[in-house]
Amino acid sequence: MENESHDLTKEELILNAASDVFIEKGLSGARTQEIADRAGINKTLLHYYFRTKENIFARILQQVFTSFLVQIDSAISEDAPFPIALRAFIDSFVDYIATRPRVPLFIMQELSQGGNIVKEVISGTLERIDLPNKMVRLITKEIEEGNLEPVDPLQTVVTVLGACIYYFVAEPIIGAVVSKIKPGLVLDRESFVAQRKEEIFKVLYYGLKKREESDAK
Amino acid sequence: MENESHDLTKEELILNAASDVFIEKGLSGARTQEIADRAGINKTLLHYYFRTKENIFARILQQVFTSFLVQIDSAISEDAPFPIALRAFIDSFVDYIATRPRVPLFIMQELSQGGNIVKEVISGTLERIDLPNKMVRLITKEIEEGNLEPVDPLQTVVTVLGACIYYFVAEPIIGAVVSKIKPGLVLDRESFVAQRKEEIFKVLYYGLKKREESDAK
DNA sequence: GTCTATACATCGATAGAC
DNA sequence: GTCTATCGATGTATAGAC
Repeated sequence: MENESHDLTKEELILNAASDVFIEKGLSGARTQEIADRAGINKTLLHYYFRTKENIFARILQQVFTSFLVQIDSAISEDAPFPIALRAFIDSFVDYIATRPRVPLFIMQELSQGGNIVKEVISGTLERIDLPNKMVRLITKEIEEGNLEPVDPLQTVVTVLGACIYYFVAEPIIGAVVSKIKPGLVLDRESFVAQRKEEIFKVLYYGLKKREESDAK
Repeated sequence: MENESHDLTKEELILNAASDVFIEKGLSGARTQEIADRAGINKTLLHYYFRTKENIFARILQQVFTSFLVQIDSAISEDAPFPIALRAFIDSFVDYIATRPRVPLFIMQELSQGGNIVKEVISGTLERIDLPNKMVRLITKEIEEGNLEPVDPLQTVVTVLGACIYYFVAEPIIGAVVSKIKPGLVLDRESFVAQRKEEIFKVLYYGLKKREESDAK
């Protein structure tokens, strides 16, 4: 051990603090001084270990993006029957985001601005993770077996992910709107999230599953 | 007229340029110099007309957020039959976002960081616009008439908006992922968006509409 | 109203002692 | 490795001439 087990190395302290600050404020909004303060270290150490702010940012983005993709990937089981697999995915993915509600926004924000650092990190990460095929494969199989309407798998993936993610991204607006509709009512986050999983599953399941001839509009 | 009709006032030039820059880079990422350059004016004028960067930002956020809410509101017709109303809303809203793909991300980003400027603008805007009731009312009515499953209207609003918005927010990721799945294939944005409207409508319509007893899982 | 020049603050990064 | 002090760059804002 190069370090006492109950303690974190200074490097880890910095990375943890940096992760929080970058996710909250983005690359341009983050201040190295704030990272140092939250890590409880002197600002000089930050440059001693990582040389530049951009280096730290790249590490954080890389780590956050990877964990995000891995989570999506590992939440998909290709063996279970479709309703079970869909429900498992929604539950697992929503729970993940619920504990890190700013992560999707952070990733998308930095990606949409797309500096050079970001582009390198993204393409490097996608190089190592084979995310999308798994989900597309699952949907394609279900269509072939006649369980789903003949939808475009890519469109469906977008719909599923969007339904899970959007609430958390828009939470500040939704909270403001709700307290406007019913003044005094504060949204109980936990029960709303539980209800959210139900709603997403039902809408998607019945919206996607194969309809009989007589059923179609 | 205090100005030639074919020309914009300097104030308008500044606001237009500021809108572009803020939407692209956010409050902390935007530079007054870049705003001045894009407006084709001297940076001093920017302070002459608006005094501070924050003042301009507040104006822009206010204007963008208002236009966003108004668009959602005016895309809802409470008279038409539900499928027609739903389809009209999706078409209109998706088209709106397609021409301003960064707007949702911009609004959510600034909102989630929530400085004092932002909070004032948001609550002031919601004070003047009665957005949410209309959509909730429409859904509630349809449920009472037995056309929809007994869903929570607020959850449904979140699902509809999320399905429309998410693609554009995540476009950089989706683009990267697609070119990873099928190297060389570049997404044709226009046809993907057209297809997207179809997909959203079908999934939501069949996912929400009242099911017979024998139909339920 | 519009310009040039510059003040003033902040931030990332480094020098150098220990 | 860790600190204090400080540099140099950048960014917002203003002074003052025209």
